Amino acid sequence: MDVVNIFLTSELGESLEDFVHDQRRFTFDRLGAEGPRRLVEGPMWAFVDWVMPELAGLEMCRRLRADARTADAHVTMVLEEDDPEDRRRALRAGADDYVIGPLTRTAVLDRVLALQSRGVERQPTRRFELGALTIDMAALQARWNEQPIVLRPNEFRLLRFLAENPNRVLTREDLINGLGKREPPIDERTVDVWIGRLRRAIKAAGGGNPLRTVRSLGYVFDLS
Amino acid sequence: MDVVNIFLTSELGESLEDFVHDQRRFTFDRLGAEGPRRLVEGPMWAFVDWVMPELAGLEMCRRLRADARTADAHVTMVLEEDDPEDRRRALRAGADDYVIGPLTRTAVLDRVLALQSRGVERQPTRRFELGALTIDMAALQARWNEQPIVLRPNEFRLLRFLAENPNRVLTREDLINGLGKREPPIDERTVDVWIGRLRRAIKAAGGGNPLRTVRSLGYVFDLS
DNA sequence: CAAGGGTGTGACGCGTTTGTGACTGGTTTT
DNA sequence: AAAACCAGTCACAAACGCGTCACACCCTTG
Repeated sequence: MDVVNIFLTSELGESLEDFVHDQRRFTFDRLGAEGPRRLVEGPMWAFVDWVMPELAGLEMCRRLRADARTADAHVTMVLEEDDPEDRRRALRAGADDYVIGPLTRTAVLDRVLALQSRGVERQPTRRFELGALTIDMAALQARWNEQPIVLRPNEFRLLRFLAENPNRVLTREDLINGLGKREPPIDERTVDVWIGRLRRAIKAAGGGNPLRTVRSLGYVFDLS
Repeated sequence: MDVVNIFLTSELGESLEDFVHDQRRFTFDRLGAEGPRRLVEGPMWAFVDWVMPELAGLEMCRRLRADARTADAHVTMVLEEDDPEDRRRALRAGADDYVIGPLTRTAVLDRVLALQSRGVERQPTRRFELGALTIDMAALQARWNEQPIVLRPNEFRLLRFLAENPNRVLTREDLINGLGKREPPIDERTVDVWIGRLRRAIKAAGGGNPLRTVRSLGYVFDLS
């Protein structure tokens, strides 16, 4: 079994060393402006805090990608607040996925172990986590508390777009455009059917209803 | 290409003018207690320091939002320390995002350029705060001290319009027009019912009564 | 080519929203 | 003091918006 090397920009490392029983499978290293302090082999996972002096989170992201030692690392951006623009910026800066913080010990290990057990390769995995909902862009799969949600392609795209803009009312037009539908012009009422199907799928996976209807306007993905 | 107008509360402006090569694309202005010194057109970006000599950053934030000249500006709050509570306060006061300071030239340009590349998505004020009342234009939700106010579409539009013109008597005609009702002509007495319903909704959320009746004239949103 | 699942659409029914007239209680004017 | 005026509230009917269903048309797969 490979050793997984975990880099963190916060103090969580020490706390994790106490927490994890089988330390041989992990190494922890504090991530500073100069990059990792140790040179390591094997899979690497970096958790980068968004909130650092001078927006260093994004900069750190770019450096990790540029640094040959860490170019292959799986980079998770830790956002403290949920801002769609920040999320986009994080991904553009080279992050593979992100979590809406605060980062907890279990959150870290959950993700690392989940990825490990699935035997995922190095390919960049885009993953969002919003409350109980997880969206895995690589596997094209969504989960509610680890419970898979069976979605048809269009429903997945819809969920993804909604989740990318949480707490924001999206009109039916927004959604049609957001899914890249243009020809032929889609009837706005069709969106209602999409939403209905998506809701049913989420409920079938034991999930709640994060999709709130805003009468006469559109729909919101409700975070929290 | 649009010109981006950048307001700063610190001395960074002069330093930036040296730094930026293509100055035609930017204007810089020092932001004082009285607001911007120049009246400008086009996208505006304000960087507000948390700690200011004359008045608190939060207050400045609110003034920018209340001032018609700068209501649409994208406001970035510059925090000296990373305090979650401060961050929340900044957003509540109308800031669109924040940076953990000290503010550097690259930080400023990073963000502004990111905004530009974002394209047309720029939307007017996302959120504003008046006393205990918060109106989130993105989520289309109103709160009284964090307590959500459940509003019907028309009530939300009404509250929004009233809150956009605080301390100003609005006639029933103003309100009808302000909500974009035209066909069929609305009976002015109907406004009374709207107000009544809105008041009840606010009260149901534990709120006070910011809507004052001005006999024989109309209604005012009382900012206190 | 047949079978099967995914997707858009029109139609139906239900619950919610909303404008209005009427009534009431209070205030100003005559 | 009476009359006129004005705003708050209620009940109700009509309009509206949404959820849902069945069906037809894909487009893929065997």
